[in-house]
Amino acid sequence: MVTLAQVARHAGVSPSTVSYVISGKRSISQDTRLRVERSIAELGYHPHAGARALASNRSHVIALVVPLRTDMFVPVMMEIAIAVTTTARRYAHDVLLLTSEEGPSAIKRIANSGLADAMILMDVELEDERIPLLRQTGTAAALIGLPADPAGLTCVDLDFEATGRLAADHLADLGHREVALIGPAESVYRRHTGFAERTLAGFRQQAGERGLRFLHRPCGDGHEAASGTLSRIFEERPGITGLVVQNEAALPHLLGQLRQSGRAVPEDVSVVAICPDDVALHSAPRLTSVSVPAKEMGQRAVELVMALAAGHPAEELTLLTPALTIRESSGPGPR
Amino acid sequence: MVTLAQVARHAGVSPSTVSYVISGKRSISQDTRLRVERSIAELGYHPHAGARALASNRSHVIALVVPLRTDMFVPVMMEIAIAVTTTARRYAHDVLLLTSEEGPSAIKRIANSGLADAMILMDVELEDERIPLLRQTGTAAALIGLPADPAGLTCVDLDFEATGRLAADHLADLGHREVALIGPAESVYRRHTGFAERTLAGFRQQAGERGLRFLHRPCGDGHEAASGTLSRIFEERPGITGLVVQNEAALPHLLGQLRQSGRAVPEDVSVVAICPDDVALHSAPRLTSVSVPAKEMGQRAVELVMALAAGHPAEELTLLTPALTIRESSGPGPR
DNA sequence: ATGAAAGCGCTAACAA
DNA sequence: TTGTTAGCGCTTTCAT
Repeated sequence: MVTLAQVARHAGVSPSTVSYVISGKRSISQDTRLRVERSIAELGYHPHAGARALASNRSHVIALVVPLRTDMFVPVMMEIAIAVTTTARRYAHDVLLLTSEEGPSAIKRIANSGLADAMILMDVELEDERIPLLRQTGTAAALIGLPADPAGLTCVDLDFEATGRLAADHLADLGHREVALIGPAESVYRRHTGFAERTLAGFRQQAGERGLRFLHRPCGDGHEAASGTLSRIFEERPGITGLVVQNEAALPHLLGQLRQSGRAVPEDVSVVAICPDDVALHSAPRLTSVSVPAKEMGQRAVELVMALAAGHPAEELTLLTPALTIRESSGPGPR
Repeated sequence: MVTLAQVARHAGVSPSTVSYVISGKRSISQDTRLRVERSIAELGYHPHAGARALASNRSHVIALVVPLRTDMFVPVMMEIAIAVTTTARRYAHDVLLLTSEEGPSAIKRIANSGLADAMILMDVELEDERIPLLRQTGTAAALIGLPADPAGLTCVDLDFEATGRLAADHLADLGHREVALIGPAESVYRRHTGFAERTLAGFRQQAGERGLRFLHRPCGDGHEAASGTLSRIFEERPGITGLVVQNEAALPHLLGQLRQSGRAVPEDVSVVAICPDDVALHSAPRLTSVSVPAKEMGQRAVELVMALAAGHPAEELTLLTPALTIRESSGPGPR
């Protein structure tokens, strides 16, 4: 192991000088800076993370808590996790991966062990047990998703209410009069993860505003659930010509079933999906969709949490504006 | 922050005693152990990770390197990552998440900074640049996947050759004579990630052995790719009655297309999937499949790497035995 | 612009 | 069975 002391000797300076060259916390003459940098490269020096953390009281690590049970669409979670990791590296930080399995005690453990300077939580529930701990330990933290009471917390999420409104508006603009919202599994609603309810609320509001008659149904992830949900919807409301789908896993099954049952998309029924762009593009027909900006959510969470850890104030609520991309799955409603 | 010294004072013992109570590295009288443990709980003490790493030269962290570009089915990656994390906790270790974006230099950085005691690599290519670094730094490491030359490395993977053979055998047993293997996208083969080639090799071998006539086609992930691949296959070999699919993303599209084109599963064509169980169970019909044991791969990788980090020798090659579960998508071949 | 030196909180000899 | 103590490698005051 190469130590800072060895670098100092090699460069003919004192240890503190090397330290300051690395941290940039005081001005160094061009000359010594260069010598030190050359020594660092030559010896292949990397600061010892533990020693640094001990002396400076900052670990340069962000903890990321991912859900065990997977309400969220897994590829979205993964994209967020990767965005968090690559963004963190831009701040010279690393990411510690935690699962919600360990429960609220993980918060205490991380906060007290100095393992991480900040936390990002990905599976926030409306009434999350960990939130009081976060507040009380004063940990720099960002939540991806919204709890019931975000006061004093830093949260990032897609504006799902606006998403619901956007989808309703698009269908109304196209002249549809009867529509349905197909959401995630019922268990997701019961667990109060929030995003599904918020989409529903926005959709309901705008549907009302625009005089749309609408139905809402949760839907499981498999083929059977999808075809069951679909047939029940059309049985109950044969006049439905517009579908909004917030369930990536069910999407291919839903589309297959639609095709199977002789309903052409978009001629007979228009589909608006709430999903990542690549899912929309890999479907047939390519789906008109509101994209879930996973990458941006991860990036923003890191930026916010870095600001907090540096002692700067951070915005309380960052709601990303949804964008609807019109593709081939939505068309004019009944003439 | 509560320190070990405070705990010692509170319990009326010396710091080293507290340390030894925690590490279990020397015997402690029942009495003092209890007193110390009570103090720890009462004060809410957690050892400072950095200090511990500095003094002991062990960070209690495992680095997990995940691929950026996603050849592997994302939910499988995620399941492995989660299994690694939860298993690591059982060994009192945490997991540091790295992406392959940082490149081979990440290996050096981690090895030299003492950030992690061991590494698990998930996106191993046949000729992986990082392998020489691993060898040369002597880092305790486990690879998930097989490189071209695994000599001296610790690797964990599903036995994909056996998987290919198993699928071929199942179709042959059912009396099928003409079959096709639908694999991942061509780019995956070109990148030489290995698993696809190995399945193909096993399948080819056993198909030969059993007198099966067979075709192999890569297939993109979307609906268009799936239906194109499928129609080209049946155009070229109308007599095909058995399909092996190693492409989770294309699976729903493939099944939809089969239904669409009037081929009943399993009456007209049998389908054997290589995929996680939940994908097989969420399809219609439920798929006969060889399951990808993501969880077990993650667990094993951690166990192996922990053995290595402790200085014990570890097996060089751990190939998990594939298991085929017969469900509803495979039936008798042409009579 | 640079150096000297005192810790940061813990582990692991060495002693008893 | 327990205590004493010398570092681990780095940051950061305090000097110069």
